[in-house]
Amino acid sequence: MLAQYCGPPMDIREIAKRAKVSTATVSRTINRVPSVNPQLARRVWSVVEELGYYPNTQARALVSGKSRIFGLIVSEITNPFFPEIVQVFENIAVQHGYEILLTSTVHDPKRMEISVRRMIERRVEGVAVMTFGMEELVLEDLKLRNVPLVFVDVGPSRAHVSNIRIDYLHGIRQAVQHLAALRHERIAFITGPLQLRSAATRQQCFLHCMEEIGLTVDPKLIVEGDHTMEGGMVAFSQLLKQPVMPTAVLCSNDMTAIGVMRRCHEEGILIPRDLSVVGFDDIRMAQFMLPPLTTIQMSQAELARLAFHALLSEVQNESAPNGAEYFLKTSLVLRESTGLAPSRKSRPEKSG
Amino acid sequence: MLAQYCGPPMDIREIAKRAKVSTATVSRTINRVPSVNPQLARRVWSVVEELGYYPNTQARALVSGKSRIFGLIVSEITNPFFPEIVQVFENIAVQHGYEILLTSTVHDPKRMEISVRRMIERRVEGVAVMTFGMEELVLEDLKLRNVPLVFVDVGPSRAHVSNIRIDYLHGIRQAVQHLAALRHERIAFITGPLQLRSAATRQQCFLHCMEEIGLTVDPKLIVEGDHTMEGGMVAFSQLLKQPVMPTAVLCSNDMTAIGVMRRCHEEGILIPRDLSVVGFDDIRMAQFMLPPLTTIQMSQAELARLAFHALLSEVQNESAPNGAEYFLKTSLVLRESTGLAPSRKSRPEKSG
DNA sequence: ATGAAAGCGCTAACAC
DNA sequence: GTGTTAGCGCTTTCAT
Repeated sequence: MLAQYCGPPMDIREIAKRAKVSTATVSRTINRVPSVNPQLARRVWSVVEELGYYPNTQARALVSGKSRIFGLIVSEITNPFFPEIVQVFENIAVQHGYEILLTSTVHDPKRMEISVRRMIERRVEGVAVMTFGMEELVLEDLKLRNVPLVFVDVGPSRAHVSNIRIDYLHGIRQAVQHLAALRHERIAFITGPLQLRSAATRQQCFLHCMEEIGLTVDPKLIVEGDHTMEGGMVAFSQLLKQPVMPTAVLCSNDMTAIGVMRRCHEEGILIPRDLSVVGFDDIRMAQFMLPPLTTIQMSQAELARLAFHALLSEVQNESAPNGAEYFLKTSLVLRESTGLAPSRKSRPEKSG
Repeated sequence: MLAQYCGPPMDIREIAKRAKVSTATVSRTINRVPSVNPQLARRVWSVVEELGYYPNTQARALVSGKSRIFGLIVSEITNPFFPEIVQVFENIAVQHGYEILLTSTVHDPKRMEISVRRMIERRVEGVAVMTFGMEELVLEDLKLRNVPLVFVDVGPSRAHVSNIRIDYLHGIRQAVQHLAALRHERIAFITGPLQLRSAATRQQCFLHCMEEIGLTVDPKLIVEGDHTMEGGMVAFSQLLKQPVMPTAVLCSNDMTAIGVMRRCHEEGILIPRDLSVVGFDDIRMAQFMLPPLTTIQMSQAELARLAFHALLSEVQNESAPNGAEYFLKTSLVLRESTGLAPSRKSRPEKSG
């Protein structure tokens, strides 16, 4: 800690004066333009450090036209799917000297609109839209301004609009086949909110993968959830009413699976002895469950990385032709919530 | 969606020209200065909307000296303690027209230093420091610049430095007495990393509350954890080696408790039948555990609210005398991980 | 009530 | 290689 200058605001001029150079030289030094005389540079740096000077980003941004901010729109920070995305996004941003403007829509179109306004007002250089659902709604403004955008799993790409395509099929196939290998035949599926493209796709993949290996799907075993724990509990209650229980249930996301586990806990149904449960997403919490949840991983870290680099390359390369496409594979993570199908018998007794 | 202007950057001048007024009038209109002629105002607004004009925050900030950004430093966004804080902080910020600059230290002093630099460069109007531990280290820079600061649970207040004091005692007393009422006598405590002030305090409170009701604490039943699940597992393994097991264990945070639960699961120890477990923090995940975790709540939402308003009032009131103090109570949330102490197999000797 | 003009702190031509 | 200077887009006196 050095004794530091405490008087009126120190700016580039103050530095220039004290280092006996022009503001231009100070600017060049700070921006590490190679042509500056090392002598002078050292003088400048020493004053900079002595005074604890930090350049004013606003001014920089204003004149350069570069805010060095990327927007990151999520639906809810408290949704366990997002913290890792935010963390990784931030880590990479720091490395690249970017700031991140994080906004959440909390599933409210008005909030989405406000998010977009905030992004524009702060002149972000790009926006990663990680909210599964309200994408198209209010983003025209951003597109019109040619702000680079990156979506997950949305329609056709446009100029400056990149897309991360999720290969849901791969992981779901692994899960279905894993279950089949464990002798499960009555496999249930709890969907997400079906207006969500990603949720609908997951269901389709499930159906496809079942058919693929010649397993029939009892329509009664497909029930709708809403990607929340409560939804999972309700949905599983439905399943419980079936004359013949499923021996395994695949869920459209982990929170749903957690709901199923809780309901089982209440009913004295033992996982995986009585029922195998598979989630989707592989949020952190999946590992913390008892038993740890077998789930289909869609790496949040990787998603964040792809999103960031999509924006970065839009910003660096003018060359981006027509919005790039990125791909993210899903794959099964085996843990302890799946096991051999119970030999057929009637529903296990509820134990106190 | 209106057809929108697509040409070169639209700025306040463009608006002025089209509305046939001066830039000053546009500025006043946008800032809702009451003195503008409603006639003109309407003309301005219509152009603004037609062109989809959004003022440039950087320019505004530069000239006004107000960035309308608050910094929020956390230790790790993926730490389940923080998402709710971030969410609530953001919600309130939006309402007040503030942006939030979120940084995480990931327990790295260098990252903390970078965080501080980022804050200063963006000229934040205040910083909430929600990282329990590395507070003092690198914050001199911020203090010197008279940036309003708010800490949790840190030393004496200074000018422009507010503090949120946590009343750990209240919740811990409730927990200990709850356990005592359930006939528990051998109560273990798993600490956090003891260099953390908050962790040390929690332990002291535990000791105090035990003594208060005349329960003796077996030193062997105090083991050190590190606020992670793994730490909780290791710590509980220690406890398992005791000749006489504790019947209840109080943990310095929820992740530790989750570690205990996992270890119990592995060992076939049933919660709460064989062991009662109490956590601390009440992170969301606590509700999702099986059984749902009884824990001492330290409301993250309230913490965020207090922190935000601490900063806001520093910024609004020049009147802040010498850093305000805020208080946050903790209190027990009963769920299902605690129950009557199991009847003892061997009675411990009582010396009188 | 409105407009003209002076900067906010910095970068980037452009001169030297 | 270094300095001079004209803005970046806005707010805010200060005149009118």
